[in-house]
Parts: sequence; structure tokens; C-alpha cells
Amino acid sequence: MLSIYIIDDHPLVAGGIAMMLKDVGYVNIMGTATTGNEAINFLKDNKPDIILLDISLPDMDGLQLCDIIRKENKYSKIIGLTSANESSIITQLLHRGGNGYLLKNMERNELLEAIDKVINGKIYLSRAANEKVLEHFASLSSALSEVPAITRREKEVLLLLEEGLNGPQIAEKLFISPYTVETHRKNMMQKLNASSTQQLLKKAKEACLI
Amino acid sequence: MLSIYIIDDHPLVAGGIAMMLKDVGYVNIMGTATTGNEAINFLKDNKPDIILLDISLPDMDGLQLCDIIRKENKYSKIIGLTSANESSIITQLLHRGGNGYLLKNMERNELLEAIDKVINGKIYLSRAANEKVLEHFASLSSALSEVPAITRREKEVLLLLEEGLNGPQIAEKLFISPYTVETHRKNMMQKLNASSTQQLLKKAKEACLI
DNA sequence: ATTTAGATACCTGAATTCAGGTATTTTCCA
DNA sequence: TGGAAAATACCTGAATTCAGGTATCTAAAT
Repeated sequence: MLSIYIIDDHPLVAGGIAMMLKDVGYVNIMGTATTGNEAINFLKDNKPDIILLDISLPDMDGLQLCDIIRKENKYSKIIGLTSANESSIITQLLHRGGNGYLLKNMERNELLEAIDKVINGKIYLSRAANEKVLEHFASLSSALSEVPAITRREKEVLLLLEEGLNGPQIAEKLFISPYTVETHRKNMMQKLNASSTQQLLKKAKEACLI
Repeated sequence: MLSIYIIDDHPLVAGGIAMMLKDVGYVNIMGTATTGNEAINFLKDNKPDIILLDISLPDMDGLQLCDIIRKENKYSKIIGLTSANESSIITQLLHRGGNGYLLKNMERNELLEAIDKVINGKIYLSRAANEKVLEHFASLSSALSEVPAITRREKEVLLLLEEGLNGPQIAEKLFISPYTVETHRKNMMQKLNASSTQQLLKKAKEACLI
């Protein structure tokens, strides 16, 4: 029996999916959420096999939520739901640990196929996903293979840089020498092969480090 | 149900407004004040949907009062009430966070229209407001609108900065002098009140400029 | 017990950015 | 056609970042 959790602020969508799955014997909708926070709460104590996640939620970005869920939970398969065929969003979703995506106007057998695919460890992209998306992801997936690890302290510095603080300001905030901040910055720039702080931040974001 | 609070030293005005709204099902007059201090006291603990504010009060300037109310309370919509069509006062009121103004000799449906407009986030200016006022406000509203405009060229620079290029690299790419790039960067930093490129990018993103 | 990774701190010199101007030329619109 | 806005370019000095090190200390891992 597969457990499914639906996160979507439109009750109609959840209802429609429930209807589609009504007489599929092997799945069970274990709950629904209409906001990101509700979902986060529920998922603290539950690990559904599959999470259907609306990308456009009222209280937070669906991509962000995908990140948050993935951080705590490597088990569940996450399938994004979108109304538009937004290639940029799709690739971002996949980078953040999503396992597939569906258009909300999908048909029943497309949903079943997606469930089957992700449960078997594959990625499911809506039929509507154009070739470009697939290509794009293929080229990227090799590149992002090994993300250079970043240490705790380095990440602290990184986040403060992202906030717009400069070296000395960060040093003051972390009670360390400006030299140390520079060292951390330098090490990260080396790890991510960046030649400026802007590049560092950009690459860190691409690598989902922040 | 919309709650309305009336600040006017003439009981007749409050009475007249009450009469006008008597059989409008969706509004409810939650109270009235005849002095500024009385109003301030009441509004400490209450947040009506709409405040009708007489500009000429016995104990204080209505504009001042508008300021005071707005400082504590961003929620309520404030509609100024005047007996004269004083364009200078009107614009000042709008600058201080007012949401509209009405002449005291308004008709019932004008009041209802004003309520409807401000509740929906719009500005209501009395029909009697002369053209000049409208023009004046129109020209100002764009100027003081939240997002400082960014020019085409500035945006080009901004996007390249976001890509992680530095000043000289951008200069080369755009076939302009590094000095010019710096000027554009500097101007944008000033517009967005940023003290570093990172901050500039951060704020630009927040303002949806990129 | 020794190595390894992480965090810390320091140094120097070159490059870049920041903050404060000024000034000229285009371009566009009233 | 005469301004206003935008784009261009330049200058200076101070601050910060970048790139290249070295070095010490601690905690975890082998």
C-alpha cells in the first residue's frame, strides 16, 4: 500500500486527485495540506511514500518547501504540481530533490504512471514537458554530480554574505577575526571555483548549498 | 462586515453618515470621536476597517492626526472629510497615508463608492476634486512609488553583475569604459540604498527588478 | 597514536569596489 | 527646439576583496 500526501491550496485539486485514486487499490491518501506550514508540521511525524506538491502555495514558495522537506526526509518521493509548463521551475524542482512533476490538468493514467515511476526510483516528467527541459536536465545532472561539501562554519559565513554583509561585518557578528572570514570565503571560492563573492553566491545557490 | 470609525467634531456629520449607512447591511459604525485625543485613545485598542477623519478638528490638525494614526496602524483605511475642496490639504493627506477624501456634502452613493474603493486598496478622491489635484497626485504617485525605476542600461549591468562578472568584465562585454560600469552600479546602489554589490543584488531581487 | 579535516589567525601585494564628486554627449519628449 | 533624463567617461582616496601563501589548535577518525 502506497501512502500519498497532497499539498495544494486549491481543495479542488486535492479532491480531484482523490477521485482519480479512489478505486486504485494500492494507494491511500494519508492527508492533505493547503499551506506550506501545515505540510511541514504534518511531515515532521509522517513519511508518506509520495508527496504531491503544488509549486505555487499561498504562504511559501513550493521550491523552498521542497528543499525543506528534502532536508528532513530523503525517503518520500516528491512530485511537483504546476498549472503551467514552466521549464525553469521544473529543473529547479529536480535540483532540489524532487522526483517528478505533473501538470494539474493531467489525466488519471498519467498520475498512475508518475506514481509508478517515482516509486521505482525513476524521475517522472509530465508528457507535456518539452524536449528542451529533458536535455537541459540531462546536461546539468552530470555537472552537479558531486557537490563540494561545505563546512558548518563556512555555511554561516556564506549565509551572512548572502545577506549583504561584508568581511569585517561578518567577523564582528561571528566574533572571529576578519582574516578568518576571508579564509572561509577563500576556501569556499576555491571549492566552488568562483572568482568573486557574487559568483560564489550564485554557484552556491545553483548547488543548493543555500 | 466592515467596521467604520468616525472622527468629526460636528455630531451632525457623524449622525448623517450613520443615517446614510443605516440600511447598508455590510457596514457597522463601531464608534465616533469628536476630538483628536478621544480618537487616539480609541484607536489604541481598535482597528476599524475604515476611519473617516475630519481634517479640521478643534484640538489638533487632521493631517497630524492622520500621521499619528498611520504610525501605529497600517491596516485601517483613512478617508479624509473636508468641507472645502482644498487641493493642498488633500495631497498632503494622501502623502501621510490617507486613502481618500470626501467632501462633507457628499451624497450617499458617493460615500458607498469611497468605502468600496479604499477597501479594495484604491484611492478615492471626491468627484469634486478638481483636475489639478488628480494630475498632481498622479505625477507624484509614480515618483514616490516603492520601486525606484532602473534604466535599461543599468539593468543590463545589473544582470551581468548577477551573473558574477566584475566591473572590468562587464565593461568589456558592453564595450564601455569600466568607469561607466561603476557609475551605473553606483547609481543603482544609491537608488536601492545598498552599500555593496551583494546588497544591491539582494534588494533588486526583492524589488523584482531582476 | 597518528593522521586528517576543520576552524582559527596572520601576512602581502595587486585588483576591485566604494563614495564623493564633475562633465560631456545622446536621446527623447513636451 | 530646449530641457530633462540617460548614458557615457573621468578622477581620487579609502576600503575591501582577491590570490597566494603559512601556521596553530582541536576534534574526529583510522
